[in-house]
Amino acid sequence: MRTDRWPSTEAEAIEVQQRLRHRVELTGPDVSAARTVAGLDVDYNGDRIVAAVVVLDAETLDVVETSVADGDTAFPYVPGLFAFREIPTLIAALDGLDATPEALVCDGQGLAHPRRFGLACHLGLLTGLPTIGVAKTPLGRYDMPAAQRGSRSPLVDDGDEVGAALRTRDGVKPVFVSVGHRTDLDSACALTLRLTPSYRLPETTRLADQLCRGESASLSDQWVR
DNA sequence: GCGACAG
DNA sequence: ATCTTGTCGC
Repeated sequence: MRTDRWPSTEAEAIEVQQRLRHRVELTGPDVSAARTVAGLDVDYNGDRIVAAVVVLDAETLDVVETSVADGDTAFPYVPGLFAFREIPTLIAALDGLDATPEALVCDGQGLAHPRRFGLACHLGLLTGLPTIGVAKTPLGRYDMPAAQRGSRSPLVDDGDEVGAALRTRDGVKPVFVSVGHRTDLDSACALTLRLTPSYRLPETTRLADQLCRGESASLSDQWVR
């Protein structure tokens, strides 16, 4: 998949978001019933990044396939334009898969974004796949949900409900779930709960994080000598 | 002017 | 994201 003609200025990047945001689809196949789900994450190494994709069997949570790719940091870090840093390398990692997963779980926001077009939305549009965003910190306001796993409360930004604060573990800080593309918030939360039998973050995200960290460390030679 | 700001 | 030890708890 091509990600050429990448924006080089903030103004261009914002234009891209404004142009694409209206193509996000808020309905689709029930993502919580997907048979295979992929998690994506990246590790930063100066001006280089390593991206990892881990595909799991959604029923057993066994690893089906993995892929890694490394590349340049494609854009400076600007809040709201975060996706432009990571997407080219994430796409390269996705291109390395043998089989296309039925849904993607992104490490960041989807609709919970100032222009309603976070990383998960962007990656959804570029791949055409159903995507959700599961972020560790919120973008928007929320009331703390009840302490029990499964409890949720609306994540609100500028008067819009853009996602949910969702407890994935009793008494542990919630995660922040939002729709990326071709799904709805209830399905996104249901999928997130399926992927969190043991930890706060989805297994997909945890395993992708481990994979790109390990790959990144071996590339930078830190453990030799 | 000051604080906030996904990763 | 990263700089950073030990400690408490399941």
